[in-house]
Amino acid sequence: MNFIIDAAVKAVKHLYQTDVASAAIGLQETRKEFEGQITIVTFPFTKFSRKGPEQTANEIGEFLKNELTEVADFNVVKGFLNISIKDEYWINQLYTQILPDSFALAQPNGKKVMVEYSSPNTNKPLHLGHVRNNLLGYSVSQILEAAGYEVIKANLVNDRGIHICKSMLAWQKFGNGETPASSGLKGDHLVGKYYVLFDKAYKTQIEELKATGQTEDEAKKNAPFIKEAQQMLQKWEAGDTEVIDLWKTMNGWVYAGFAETYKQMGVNFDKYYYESDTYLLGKDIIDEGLQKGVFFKKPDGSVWIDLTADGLDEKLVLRSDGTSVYMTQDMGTAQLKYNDYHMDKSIYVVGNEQDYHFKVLFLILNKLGKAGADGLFHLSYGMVDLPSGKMKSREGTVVDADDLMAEMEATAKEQTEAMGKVDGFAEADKLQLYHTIGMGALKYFLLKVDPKKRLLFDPNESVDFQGHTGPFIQYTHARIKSVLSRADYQLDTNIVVTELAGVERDLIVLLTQFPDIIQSAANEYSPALIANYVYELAKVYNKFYHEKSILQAEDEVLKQFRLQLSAASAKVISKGMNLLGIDVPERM
RNA sequence: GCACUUGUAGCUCAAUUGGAUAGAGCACCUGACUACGGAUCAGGAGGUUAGGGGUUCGACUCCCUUCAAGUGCACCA
Repeated sequence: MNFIIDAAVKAVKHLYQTDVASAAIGLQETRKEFEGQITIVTFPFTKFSRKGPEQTANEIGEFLKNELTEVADFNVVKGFLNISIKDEYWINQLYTQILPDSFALAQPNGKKVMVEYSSPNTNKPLHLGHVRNNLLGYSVSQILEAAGYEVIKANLVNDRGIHICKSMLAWQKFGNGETPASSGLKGDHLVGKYYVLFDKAYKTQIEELKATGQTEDEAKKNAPFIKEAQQMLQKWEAGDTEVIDLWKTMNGWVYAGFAETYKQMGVNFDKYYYESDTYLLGKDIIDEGLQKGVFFKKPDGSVWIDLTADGLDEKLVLRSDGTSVYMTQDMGTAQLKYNDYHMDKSIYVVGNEQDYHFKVLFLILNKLGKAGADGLFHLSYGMVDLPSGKMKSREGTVVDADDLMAEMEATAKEQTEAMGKVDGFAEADKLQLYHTIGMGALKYFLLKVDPKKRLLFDPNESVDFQGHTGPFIQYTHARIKSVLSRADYQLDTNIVVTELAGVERDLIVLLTQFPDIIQSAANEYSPALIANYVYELAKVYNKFYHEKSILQAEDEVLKQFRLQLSAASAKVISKGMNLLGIDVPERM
């Protein structure tokens, strides 16, 4: 729609002798209740025209109608200038822009972006919160790629620390040599089981100590299990072979389990970082910061940064004993990532409880003048809540990722069979379909919500398959495919109709917006924009489908036109859903 | 206590970033032709945008304030 903007700029210049920036032209979609497709808000120009908004709008409208052959007519309602573009223009858009394979395929912009997401701990299986993280990270990666970026999907695995030692210790004490092979338990679940066992035993010990007169705090520190876990961590850091071997073995089980979960979820990574490799990094940056005067040292030897001028606090960046804290590591890891890829942007998909941490981290890297510091972004998302409140692993109220996905497939199977839609499907195709639909419902449910908002999930009330849902959109796609195959559809960009019905025009207008939607979704890192767009598209298509007969169109030319329009819709629906990491079936 | 985030129909979410009469889905009610797939479509009902003040042609959106919820404020990660 740039040609409208350019012409509007020209209109203001010509009529009122004023230069306005093209960004100042507020183009918007014309609301349904009015005539036209494009609307210009003319209030801002009244100060140049020194006339009322209606008259200003009329003058600009008149100018545009004379200036642009594409403009068929215009009308003015209050200060709103509604422009009708000729059907010829929209039809031409369908054939020359939307139908070709190049549609919505951004030119590479020469920029690199890293998206770090998932970043699990290796002491327990993934839960619903991780699912949101993974889906967001993957989808944002797809969107950025579609917007022209070269994307590196990174996973920073938290594979060391006291929590890992807890699982290891409990396994040593209670495991009796249990392995995934011996018990048939998925590796991450097996390790998670011992993490829970540790916690139980630890709590028992705390109670025992309290019975002997110790305070809660004392008991927590003195319980034998926590001491043993801490000793184990020290041994790990010292490179003790027995501990390292156990650590490797148990992490191996977890990785096998994660691989399965990731596969089900349909996400993947280009690069893995392991905290066991990176946890000592960052100390050289401390020296650098001290030299540059960004950091300062306290008498006890600890190193800090003073961010009070930025409205934040003083923040510790190195302990008095010279060891790293979380911040130290993250500075080092940021540097490592940059050295590896020299990316222009670096996105961290991490929950909003770490907002403050990333605010500080990015500020520090900026103050140090680090390359790439401008491109840092924390994609902060809200927690997933259950009706009972927050998920708590110790209280057993977590929704397990594997269980959840299995349930979604089961529900998809139930619904599909109840409708009797898979008679004649091969068994393998059925399974594939249940997976596609179940995951489609789940992914869409989680992605349609603005990332930064917290999300309510009720496990008892199964995710809907009707209305504003993934399956609704998948269904629309399958339905289009069904019509196309009945008609033996072939791509043909030479069919000419001259006039559009209302729904047909609405549909094309919507289709032309797809590239812009991708760009805004990329700029805002928001899959929700794509999700809501694709839904709108599916809805308008269904309206079209009901109002207009395709196979029984009035004549052959019209039939072919509607087939092309249907094919274009199916393509955009499919591409849009793929940006969310959702597959669309040919039949369902 | 301080900081950040959120608050929109009974429920779950939108609102083109300051624009028109705040829109969808679920649930509820009514309807859809021996027609291309009824996981669909058309219609009804449902709102003091948490409350109050301000900024201006115009506010769900920006500012102030009160209230409610969440998160963070470790020499943990």
